[in-house]
Amino acid sequence: MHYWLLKSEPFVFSWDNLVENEVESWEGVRNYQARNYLRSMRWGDQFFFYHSNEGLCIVGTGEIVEEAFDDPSCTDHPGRWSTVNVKPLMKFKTPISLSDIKAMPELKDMVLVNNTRLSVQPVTEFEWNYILKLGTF
DNA sequence: GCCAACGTTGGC
DNA sequence: GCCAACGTTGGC
Repeated sequence: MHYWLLKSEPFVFSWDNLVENEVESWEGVRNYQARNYLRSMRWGDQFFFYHSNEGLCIVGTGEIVEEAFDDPSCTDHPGRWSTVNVKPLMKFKTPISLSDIKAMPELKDMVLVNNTRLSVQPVTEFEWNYILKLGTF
């Protein structure tokens, strides 16, 4: 099992939208590095849901329920971009903000801190457990 | 609203 | 294949 972090601007697609929809195709990723991470996701992998631009916090967790397939929102380059299906798992009791994360030396190597623009990123098992503990406290 | 970081495009 | 110009993301 691997862990991930998916970013979304809440005014475009929020945690509440994910809960409403139950299953969502994570479409629209147009960055090769992010796409490659999408393609390496496996059924049952889990991810943090992060609100970017507004909120700036991890608000919950979700799970990959369908491995990568062609992104239907890309019409001009068939086969170039991929998407996965995800579902919500658990809402954090305490959202973990970016400033919280930056304040913790244990989390200084997170991609979220060091590559702010990457919208799909891996999370280590240590980082996963650490943040999960804080978020569900 | 600004700007840094990063990615992409296109001329050479 | 390099690099300048441009566009986008996202934190502040």
